[in-house]
This record gives sequence, structure tokens and C-alpha cells, in this order.
Amino acid sequence: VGEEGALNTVQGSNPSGVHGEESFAVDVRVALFTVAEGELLLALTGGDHAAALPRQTLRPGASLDNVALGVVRTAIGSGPDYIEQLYTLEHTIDGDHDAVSVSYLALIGTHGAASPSVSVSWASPSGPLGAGLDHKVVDYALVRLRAKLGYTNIAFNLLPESFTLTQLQTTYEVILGRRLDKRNFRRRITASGILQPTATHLREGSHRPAALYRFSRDHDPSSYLTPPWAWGAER
Amino acid sequence: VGEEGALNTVQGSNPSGVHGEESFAVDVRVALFTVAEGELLLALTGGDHAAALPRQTLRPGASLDNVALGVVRTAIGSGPDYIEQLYTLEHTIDGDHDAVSVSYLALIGTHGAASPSVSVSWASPSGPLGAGLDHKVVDYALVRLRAKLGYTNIAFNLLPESFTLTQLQTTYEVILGRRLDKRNFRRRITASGILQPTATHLREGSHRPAALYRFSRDHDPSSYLTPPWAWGAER
DNA sequence: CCAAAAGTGTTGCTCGTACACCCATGA
DNA sequence: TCATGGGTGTACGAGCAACACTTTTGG
Repeated sequence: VGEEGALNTVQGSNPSGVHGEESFAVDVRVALFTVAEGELLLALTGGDHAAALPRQTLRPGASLDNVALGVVRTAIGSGPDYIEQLYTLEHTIDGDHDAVSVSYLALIGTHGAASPSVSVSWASPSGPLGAGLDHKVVDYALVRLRAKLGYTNIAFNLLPESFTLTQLQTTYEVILGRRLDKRNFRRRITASGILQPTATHLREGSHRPAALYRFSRDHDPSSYLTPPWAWGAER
Repeated sequence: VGEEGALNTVQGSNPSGVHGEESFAVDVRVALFTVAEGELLLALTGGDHAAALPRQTLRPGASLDNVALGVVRTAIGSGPDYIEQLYTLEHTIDGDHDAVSVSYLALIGTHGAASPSVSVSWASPSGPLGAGLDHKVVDYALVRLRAKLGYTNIAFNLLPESFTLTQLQTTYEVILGRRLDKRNFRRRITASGILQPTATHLREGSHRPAALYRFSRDHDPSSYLTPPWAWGAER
């Protein structure tokens, strides 16, 4: 998309326009989460000692976002329900060349359908990881995920299409790592109007059946990034 | 910091370990803001038609953060009062090679002291920009800046060490692009306890002098990234 | 009838918003 | 004395947190 007309005007420390020794291997790695049976799980490759986040080397002509999508598809056989870029870090390969790593946060709801196509396994995000870089990425992914739980509907991307309020609450609790009050939670959610009731109920034990709900799309305000008094009224 | 033991385990599409054609030029560019005379200003190089964000090519061995700091120092002769990484985008140089650009948001308070060392000028962030990529970076920088205004003390990095409450309020208004109520603003700020009163007053016109305050450090909770009910009480 | 999970209301407090007037100073 | 910006209080509504019992079902 040709740009960079003014590359050398001031800071350009590469007057020749040749890349030579000033070029880097770039990889894209993804912290892909799901929730199953009351646990938050992270997709890892090369299990056991050398566990690592799924990743892919960036090749010329590819976009970062598309590579990130490809990493997820390769890992679990389907695209994610949610994905966003996290952070970019530099690191060293073999102590020789320098490299740059662009990380993404991704979520998948019904991870059961297409089982991991390759040697990808689901593990606790607090478990061991081979690379130090992956630790940073996972830690930061969890911070972002917890934060966005508050002002977005990101949690719905960790659930199947229809779900009970208890399932939804459990998802929140698993991510936040603490219990929430049932009545307050239900009031918050229902008051926000992001739920569409389904006619159906889920009966699955010797107890009262639970109503099933569906996420009402067109309601995810990513504009919630602003503080209460930064968008609305007040004068 | 040798890592990457498991590089080729699963997604590795570079089995030889050689970079060859899979390497990229990486540059670091900074959206550096200041506030002067009731205006939010952006540092630009190569004025007029070819205006661009200050940037620097990444060289092996350098860290992204240090390069970003260097870009600011080169541009205005001193380090920023605040800096954080924003986002990473891929783009094309000369329609030939592919490149990756890591962008940063930076703030400087008293920008007057060391005047721009090179051909850097302060301009409105809504003005024209040579590169399309720079537009995206500036737009996103403004979104982040406005958002962080709410749950961090980021605004103090745009002010001199001591300042009046009106100066502080003006800073908020300039960034948010709208007026705020004086009494509510002062109550919010003083109630938060992030201000230390100075004994001094500022007299600068035929009107009542304004009390000068100092920002009380050790009070910038970056942990405000979490929602109200995600960190504190509730059972 | 009993275990087990679903479902439901009220109260107090904090915080954001709207709104108008007196104070201190220099000219 | 007057023009200019500095400084102050109150009342309403919204939203969060604390807290316990009844309902429906399968076995």
C-alpha cells in the first residue's frame, strides 16, 4: 500500500533503503483460551516440558491479523470466536539473531467440535511454559481478559451459542478467580439487555431446569474504553 | 536471553533456522503529545506536505522500548514524561519489501525547555499526515489517551511539576474535546487524593491568584485496568 | 421426602451530574 | 469600581454490594 515517502527525512538511519543487517524474523503467537468444566484452559503445543504457545513465522505479503487467524485455525481446526492483538516484544533466537514477536489474545467457545488438528492440548494457563516470552504473553493476556470482562461482552465468546445464567456466571468467576453474588450478577446481566431469552430450558439433573439464553449481538460496545464521564452528558 | 527451544515443534514453518526471505524491516514510531495554550499538539517531522511521526529503524541488539525512548530524545532533546506501546502494524515500503511498524504513545509536559533538536514541529493531531499508517497510529493514540484519562493519572504527564486546578482541567478538556463542570472536576480530583497542595500561589492577571498543586506520586494505580467489581469486595 | 441447583427483592452507600454565586486581585 | 478568573455546596439519580429464602425437578 505504498507509503513511506518521507522515510529518511529525519530519523531515517537507513539511508540506502537496503535492509541488510537491519532486518528481523517476526513471529505471531497466540494465547488461545477456552473454558471447560469450570476451568480456564490455554492451548499449548509440544506438551510436557517444552510447552509453548502456538505460533507462526510471518512471511512477506501476509498481514499480522491473518497470520494470527491462521495460527488458531491450524491449532484447533476452526477460527476463534474472538481475537485481538496484545503486545509486541523483541527477543533473541539462538543468542544470535534478533527477532520480534507479535502476540494475540484469542477465545473459543465450543472447542469440542473440531478437536485439535495437531499436537495441541488444553492446559491450565498457570502451568509451566518452555519460553520465558510465552509467560509474559500469557500473563498479559490474562490481565487484558479480566479487564475487558468489565466493560465489554467478551465473556460470551467463551460460551456456546445458548447457555444458562449459571454457566455465564461460572465463566466470569473462572476468569476473575473469585466467586460472584448470584443475584447481583443476574441483575447486572439482565439489566444490560444483552441477553435474548430462548424458549427452551436445560434439564440435566435432579433439580429445577435452567432457562437458556442467547447473546444478543449488535450490542457489544467496544466504545466502553472511555470513562463514564468522557462520552456522555455533563454539560 | 536464549529461549525458543521448541521453535519448530508445531507451527515452525522455518525448519532450517535461516531467516532468508522471511525477515522484515522493523521501525518504531511515536505519537508524542503535549498541551500548550489550550491546545493538544503532536510532534511531527518533515513539516508541510510530508509531515510524519518521528521514527527510527530498529537495529539488532536494541530493545523496542529503548528505541522508542531514543526517538523521543532525538525529536525533542529530552525523554518523555510518559511512554507506552500502542500497536503493531504491517505495511509496505516502496511496494517491494514488507515491513513491520511498532507504535508508541508518549507525553511530555514542559516541552519548552529543550527545544526541538531537529526539524520537529508541534501541530494539531487532526492536521494532515504524509503516511496513511501514521493516521491510524495517531487516531489510536488519541483513543487510548482519552480512555486512560478516566482510570489513570496520565494527564499529569502533560503538565509542569506544579500547576493550578484550572490548568489541569483545561488539559482534560483539551484531550476530551469538551467542557467539564468546574465544581465536579475539582471535587473528583481533590477527593482522589492525588494532589499535594503547594504553599505557593500563581498570580498572573487582574484577578484572584490560583493555588498551585503538585502531583502526589506513588498513587498512579495502573491496576485500574480492571472493572469496579473485579478487584475489590463482593464476597 | 430429600438433595441439588434455579430463581427472586430490598436496603444502604458511593459516585456522577446538574446547577449559581461570592472572592481576591490588578488596572 | 469593574473586569477577570478562582473558588465553593447541595440535591437527585444510577449502579454496586450485602444479604436468605422459595421453587422445581429427579431419584
